[in-house]
Amino acid sequence: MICLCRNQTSPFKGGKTVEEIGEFDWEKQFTELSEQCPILSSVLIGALTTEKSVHHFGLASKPCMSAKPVIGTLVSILAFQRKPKSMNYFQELNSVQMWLAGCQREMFNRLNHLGLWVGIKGTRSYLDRIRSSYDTEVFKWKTEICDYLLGLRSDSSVSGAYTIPYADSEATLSVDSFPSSAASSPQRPPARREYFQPQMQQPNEGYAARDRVPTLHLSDDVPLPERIKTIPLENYLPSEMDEVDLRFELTTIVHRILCEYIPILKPLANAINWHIQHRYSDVSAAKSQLVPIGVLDKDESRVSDTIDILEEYHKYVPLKPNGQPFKLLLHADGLSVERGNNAQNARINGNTAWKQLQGLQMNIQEWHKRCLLLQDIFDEMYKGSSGREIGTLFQLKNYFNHRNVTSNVKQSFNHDEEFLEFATNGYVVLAAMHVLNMQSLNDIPNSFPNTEDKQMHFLHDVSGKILDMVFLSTQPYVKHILQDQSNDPEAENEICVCRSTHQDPGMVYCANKDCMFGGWFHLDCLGLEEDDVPDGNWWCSLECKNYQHGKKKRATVADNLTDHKKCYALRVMWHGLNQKVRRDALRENDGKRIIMHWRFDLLNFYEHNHPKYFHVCHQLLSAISGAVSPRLQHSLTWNRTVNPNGGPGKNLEMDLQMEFFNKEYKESVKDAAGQLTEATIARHSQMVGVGKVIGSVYEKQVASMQRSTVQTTSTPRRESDIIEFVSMMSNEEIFTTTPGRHFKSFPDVTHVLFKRISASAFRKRLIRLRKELANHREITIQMQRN
DNA sequence: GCATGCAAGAACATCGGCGA
DNA sequence: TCGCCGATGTTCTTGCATGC
Repeated sequence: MICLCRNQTSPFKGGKTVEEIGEFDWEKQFTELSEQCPILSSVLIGALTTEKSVHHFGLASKPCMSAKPVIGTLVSILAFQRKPKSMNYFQELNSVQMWLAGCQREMFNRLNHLGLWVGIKGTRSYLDRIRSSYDTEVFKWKTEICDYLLGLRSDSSVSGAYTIPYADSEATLSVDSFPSSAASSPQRPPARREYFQPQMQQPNEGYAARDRVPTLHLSDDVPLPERIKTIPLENYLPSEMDEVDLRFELTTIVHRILCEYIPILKPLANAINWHIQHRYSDVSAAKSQLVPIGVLDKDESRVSDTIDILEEYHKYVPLKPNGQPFKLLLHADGLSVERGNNAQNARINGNTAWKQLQGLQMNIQEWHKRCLLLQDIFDEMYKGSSGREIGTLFQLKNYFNHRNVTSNVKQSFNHDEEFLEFATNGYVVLAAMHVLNMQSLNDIPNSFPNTEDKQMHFLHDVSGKILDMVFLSTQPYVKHILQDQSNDPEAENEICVCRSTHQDPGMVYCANKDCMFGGWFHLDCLGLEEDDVPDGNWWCSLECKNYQHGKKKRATVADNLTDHKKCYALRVMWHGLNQKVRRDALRENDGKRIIMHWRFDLLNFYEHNHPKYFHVCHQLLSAISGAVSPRLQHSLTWNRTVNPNGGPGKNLEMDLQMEFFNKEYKESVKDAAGQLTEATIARHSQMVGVGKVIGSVYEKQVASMQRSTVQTTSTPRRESDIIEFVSMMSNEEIFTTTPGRHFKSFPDVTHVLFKRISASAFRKRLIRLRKELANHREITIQMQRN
């Protein structure tokens, strides 16, 4: 035993790094024991096995279980008792598991006395030692790319770069400058800890994700500003072909709904398309490598702090052989992209690309966008006053008891999305019953064919008819925008109280579209901060506000002939189906479709006054159309999601994955009971990634556990609710046109695409933003030349 | 045998949750 | 809103293991 404890390279010795933990093996421990302490080894084997079991199963304490882990554990405890400071490998591993599980201090001390764990202090210092390697993996990727660029590696393993999504972790914990301890007592600094005070500031969290779609083979040449100026306007708008594709996607979604809920069509479920294939379907099903890179104590609303964040992330940017940065994508939400751009603008005077913070290309993420679009839908279709009107979203919410659905989508995104999906499914089924003249779900339509081929045709036919009812084409608007050749007299471009034509990212829009100042205002001119601008409508003056309110529309002849209830149902279906196709494209990581949806959404952002999203969407579409290098274009299209667990159709938006990491971190940091110091925050955030590695090693190699491969699904079954929905709505005959009827809460809802898009203003804005982008590129290049 | 470093224990400041 | 309770992190002290 003494020899065992003296051995410097003993597998029982503690203080191992994460890599060494990965090599944990009971076999080594057992061999060491057999060599150093043969008698003890024989005694333990004799105690734990029977002659019969050894004969039949080798060294087994039970038929399917080796005795080696048990022997290893016993010897670890013995060695720990003899030399607690060095022979504590097993105890340290146990302690980390218990720390990750949130055990209390007292528990650490008790089990430390029993020789099972190290104490809380030992655990903490061990954690601090291993967490120092939290981003080693990212640096490994960086080195691989540098080597590849230098031509030192040519193997296919280095095919893609990596991406850094980040987000502010919204509210709960916060950071501020530390209280100054020196000021309070010059003699002896009081034993004052550096706690973070609750402020409105938000720390930022990020992770690195290895790209799955290869991009390194593509050119990394940055296009010239002239190239940006000549990007055709068509590239920003949905084309006729896009509309055909969208209709195909919507048809596929309708097929799925009908086969799920209409009994006679259920046998066709195997024949329809559940995964729309694309050129990278195989790669997209692969599991992503994700490395959380901790929390930064920065306040994003300050430009200087945003610069610090970008500088911090620049340490992960690989170096090209010519000394230039190898640009990586930095994914963030709309506001953060703007702030990132502002930070880069603030550094535009730098004489190298590094000083200009050009190593990171800001990019807008998907989940926040879906939140925004869903919020618009809820703003339009979900009103508390409609609780008694059968068929409205609020009534359906109450009737089917979707308690967690709220009008604030950010707070209850999953519930809201699931609820809209439910309402959409219900209306699609109703529409199908209307088309097929079915009285109940179990009816068999008159013309239902016998063979599967013909049944598929039948399904296509029904879906086509449903889509004819609901589909809205953007082409009239697009053509109008593209054909608008009116010359732009300078006066028409004047905006804001300063009457200039200059636009900058910090602007606010007056909700009165007839505003005499042109609608747009510089925040600087108004003396406002970004935070002062409300989420909903904003008016520049009382006159504008009253103008908006006072303008009551009189009922027209057209209103009296419109069936507003049917329009409401069609609108819910249209919005719901569109949300579904967007999610489906993301789940499949179908970059082409995702970008196509952005083109449709640019019009939505304009319609709903989201200037920031309009700007970043424009930036994304410009990049895809040639404002960035071909490598980044490809990466922006195809590396927009991550697949945390692997499997087809299981991709997640990068920012949604960020929310999961964020949640994990918040739950972990809760164990600190509010005692948040810099070290504590770093420990908890960095252990999110490292802890997972150690956890899986512990599970597999230490505890010899086999994880169940059966995966549970969290999607609730809504079949009975749909049946209920259909029977409730059957008396309403919602899809039979009845002129003049309407919901009181939605008196004038019509199923048209856009009400407020002014073709010339839209066009002008596109051209202006494109010009600004080109100018910005030109200045960047000039500064580097100087 | 001694110097050094580390871990455990004790004491204290502080925080969040809960109930009055 | 306030006080209590139970929890944590930090600092200081003590004692032990380790290495020379």
